Amino acid sequence: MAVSISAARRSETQHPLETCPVGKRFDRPTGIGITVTAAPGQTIVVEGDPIEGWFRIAAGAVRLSKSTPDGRRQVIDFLIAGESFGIASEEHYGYTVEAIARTTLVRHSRARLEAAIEAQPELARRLFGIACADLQRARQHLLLLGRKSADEKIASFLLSLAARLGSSDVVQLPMSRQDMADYLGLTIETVSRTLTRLRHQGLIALRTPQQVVLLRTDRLRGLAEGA
Amino acid sequence: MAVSISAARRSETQHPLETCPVGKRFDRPTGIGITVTAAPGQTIVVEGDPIEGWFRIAAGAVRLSKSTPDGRRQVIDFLIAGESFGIASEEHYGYTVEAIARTTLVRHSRARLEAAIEAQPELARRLFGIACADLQRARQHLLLLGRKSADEKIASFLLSLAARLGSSDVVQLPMSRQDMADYLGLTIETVSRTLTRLRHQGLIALRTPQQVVLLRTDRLRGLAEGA
DNA sequence: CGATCGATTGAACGCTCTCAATCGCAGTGG
DNA sequence: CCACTGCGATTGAGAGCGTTCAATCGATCG
Repeated sequence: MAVSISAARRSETQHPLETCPVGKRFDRPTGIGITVTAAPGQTIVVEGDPIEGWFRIAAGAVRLSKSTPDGRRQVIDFLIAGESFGIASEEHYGYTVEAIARTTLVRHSRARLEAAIEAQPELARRLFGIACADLQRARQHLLLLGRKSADEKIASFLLSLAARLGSSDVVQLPMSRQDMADYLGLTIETVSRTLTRLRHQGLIALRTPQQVVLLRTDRLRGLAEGA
Repeated sequence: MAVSISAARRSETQHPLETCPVGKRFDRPTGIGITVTAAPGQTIVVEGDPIEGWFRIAAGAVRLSKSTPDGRRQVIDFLIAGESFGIASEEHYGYTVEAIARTTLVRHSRARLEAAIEAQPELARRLFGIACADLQRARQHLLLLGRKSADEKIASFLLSLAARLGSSDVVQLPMSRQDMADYLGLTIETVSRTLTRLRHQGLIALRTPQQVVLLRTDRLRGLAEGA
């Protein structure tokens, strides 16, 4: 893998979270939480920050990422409405979280979460289940990053996104090409070229750069699974 | 990334676990467990098997891996004495586990583990902590696979292995070059060439192919962190 | 001493990256 | 209404890192 050093490319990150409208109270699913909104590109937590709580995404989407000191970035995961981050037994976040669309989050402080677990012990099992699901996703991602070609990565990505967004054959990409590249361990150019190639092969269509139509899910699945 | 199809290369996998000596009882840390031994190369669980319990490694080492249908393999993690696998809320293992050395494991059935959690609720927190640590390791691994060069991968690997095995500057590699390659998303040849390059640069020494001496941990760390 | 197996080394190829130009669209101002 | 600008995405050409295929080395074992 050739190394790309391009720390300057991400000027999109904006004001810290403190400056955004905050405060509406919310009462799902573990009692009281605080609603927070973030504009596209806005940073929500930074890798290394002390863990302040558990965030659940009410609307919108975010990306989790890790970076090397020289600015190379790996996107760990994209989270959409209903998903969450920040459950951990560690003291610090191991990743940065940024909004990729206008996003509403509900924050539950750690103390409040602990209390809620005392009150309803079955909640602990749910949180454990979320951690296990995250782990399984991360490990699936390891296989993709370590052993799949660009075509296979893109096919896998489109199919899993379609499944998560509701298994329609039309996928609305909420993230930029740069985000896709950093998620798949590719460059933006390779992502673009690969999409064009799949389009020329008749596997997908692109209505707009963000809207992908899956035309041949069978052949895409063959690519994705490493036939 | 070029795709390597080489399903025939791993003839090392041996007899299923059932054929090995079993049965000694063991009483740490969650009550009663069953001690099992496995020879090098022996399969302990297979991706897709129903989860039968939680395994803790008493001695030896294992590898966790996932494979594509055409035989490409990604090693998810190596586990050594004191570490464990099989805690999950899913129904099936998402990975294959094989011994890489003569290994002794303690198996705790799921039912027994559930019972132990009832008896000592603090155990649930420990298991949650293990899952979180596994998740953090997997995510660190994502950054390595997606964004690091071969040199950086090898340097990261050697340093993290040294830290886990007791932070000596002499690292005894318990796994083959093929295992290292499949863990780092490389080929066996690139692993070998990179080790020789680091040796010629004076960063490491190789007493035997399995015994690595870290000569310049400062420069290795520079490589590993992506300076 | 020959066989075997893992590891190393060599040569050439190719997938992805790098660097750079162009496209297309949306917003802005003349 | 149309140039101008800015930005994300696409396309092109060439280079490089890691792979592929193949030969050799070295240690262990019979």
